[in-house]
Amino acid sequence: MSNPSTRTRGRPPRLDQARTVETALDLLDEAGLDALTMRRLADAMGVQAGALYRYFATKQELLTAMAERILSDVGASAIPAGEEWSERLTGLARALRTALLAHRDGARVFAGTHSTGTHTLHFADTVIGVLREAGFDDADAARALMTVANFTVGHTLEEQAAAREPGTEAPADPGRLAVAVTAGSYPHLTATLPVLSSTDFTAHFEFGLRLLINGLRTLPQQH
Amino acid sequence: MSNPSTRTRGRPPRLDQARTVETALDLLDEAGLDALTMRRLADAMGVQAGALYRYFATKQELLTAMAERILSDVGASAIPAGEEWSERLTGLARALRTALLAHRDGARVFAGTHSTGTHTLHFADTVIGVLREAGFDDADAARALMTVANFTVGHTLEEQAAAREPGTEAPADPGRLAVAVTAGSYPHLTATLPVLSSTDFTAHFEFGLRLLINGLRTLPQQH
DNA sequence: ACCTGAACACCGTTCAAGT
DNA sequence: ACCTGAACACCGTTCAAGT
Repeated sequence: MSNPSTRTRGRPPRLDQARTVETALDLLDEAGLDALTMRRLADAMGVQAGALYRYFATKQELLTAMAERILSDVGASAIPAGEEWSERLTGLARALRTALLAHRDGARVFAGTHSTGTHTLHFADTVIGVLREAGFDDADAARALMTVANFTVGHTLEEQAAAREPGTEAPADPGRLAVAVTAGSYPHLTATLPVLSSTDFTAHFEFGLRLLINGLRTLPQQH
Repeated sequence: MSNPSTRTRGRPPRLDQARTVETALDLLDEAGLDALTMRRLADAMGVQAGALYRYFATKQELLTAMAERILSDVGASAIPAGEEWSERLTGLARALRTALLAHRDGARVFAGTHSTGTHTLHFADTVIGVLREAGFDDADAARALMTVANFTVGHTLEEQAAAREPGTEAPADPGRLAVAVTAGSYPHLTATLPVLSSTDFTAHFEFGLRLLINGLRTLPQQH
C-alpha cells in the first residue's frame, strides 16, 4: 500500500482519510449535504481546500467513503442469526434504514455513490446469504436484495426530504400537497390525504417491507 | 392569474415557462443534470442568465416544473381500464419507469423535487383509485402507492446511474463490483455476481414489481 | 414588460512553491 | 511529505439600468 501516511518522517500530517471522513460526517449532520463543501470541510480541519486532494482525488470519492462509513453502522446492529429468513431479512432492512437515518441526508449521500467498501459488500452478502440459505435460487436472492435496497433507499430519501422542508409546524398545517389536492379534483387523493400526509414514516416503511416479504413467500423455495 | 405573458403589449417575450422547460429538457438529454446550469440554459435560449428568474424564482422551481413535465408522459401511455387491478397497477408502474427513463437523469430530477402539478397528482390519484376500487382500504391503498413509487424511483435511479458510468464496454468487463467482490471473501456475492452485474434492468424491475403485487394479494380485500 | 450588464458570494480542482 | 497561496473556470442569484 502506498497511502500517504505510511512513512512517519517529517511533521505528522494534520489530515488523513479516516479523520477527514469523520469530520465530513459531523459537518453533514450540522449543515446538510448542500452545505458540505470542500472549502468548509477544509476549514473545519484547519487546512486549505487543496490539501484535501492529497487524500481524495475528487469530492465524489470523499462522498463514497462517507457512504461506506455510514453503512458500517449496519453491521453494529445485531442481526438475529438462527431466526427465520423473513425475520432476518426484516431486521437487515430495518438496520439499513436506521443507518441511513443516523446522518442528515444519509440516504442522499448513499444513493449518490456506489460504494464497494467492505461494510457495504458485507451487508449485501449477508442479505443474499439469508435468502440463499432459505432456499431461494441465485437470481431471486440477488434480485430480492436489489428490490429491498431500492425500496429502502427510495423510502429514506423521501423521509429525509420531508424532514428538510419542515413545512409549517403549525398543528393545522395545510401543506403544499393538501393545498394542491383540494384545489383540483382528485377524489382518491382527497380520501387518502390523512394517510398520505402522515409523518409516521416507520409505519409506511413497515408496510412496504411487509409487502416485499409477503411477495417473496409466494416464490418457489426449496425448504 | 398574474403570469408575465398575460398582456401582449411591447416586444413579444423571448422566454416563457413552457418553452424554457422544453429547452431545459433538451439540454438535460444532451448533457445530463450536472451540466444543466442556469447560464447554459440561458445561452440555449439566447438570453442572459438573470432573465430566467422572471419565470422561475429558483433553479429548484425550474427542476420541479421539469419533473412535472416528465410525468406528463405517464398519462399518454394508455392505462388499460377494465382490466384486473393487478394488471392496471403493473401498467401504471411500468409507465412511471418509462416516463423517467425517457429523459437522461429523469429519475434524479424527479427524486430531487416534490411536484404537485396536475400530471403528478393525476398519476397518484389513478394508482390509489385502482387499489381502492379493488377493495383495499384507504391506508393500504395510499401506502401501496408510496411503496410502488419509492421502489420505481429507487430502481430507475440505479438504472440511470449505471448508464452514466459505462464501465468499460469491453465484453469481459470486470467492473468495480466484480473486482471488489473477488478481492474479498463474499461467498454469496460471488455466487450471484452474474445476476448482480446483469444489465437487464427490465428483468430486475419486473421481479421487484411482481414481489410488490404478490405482497398486495396477501392483504385483506373486499372483492 | 422584458431583458442586459455587472456584480456578489460562492464553488471544485490544479499546481507551483514553500517548509 | 505535506500543505499553502493563488489561480482557473465556473456556479446561483440579485438588481439597477436600459429599451
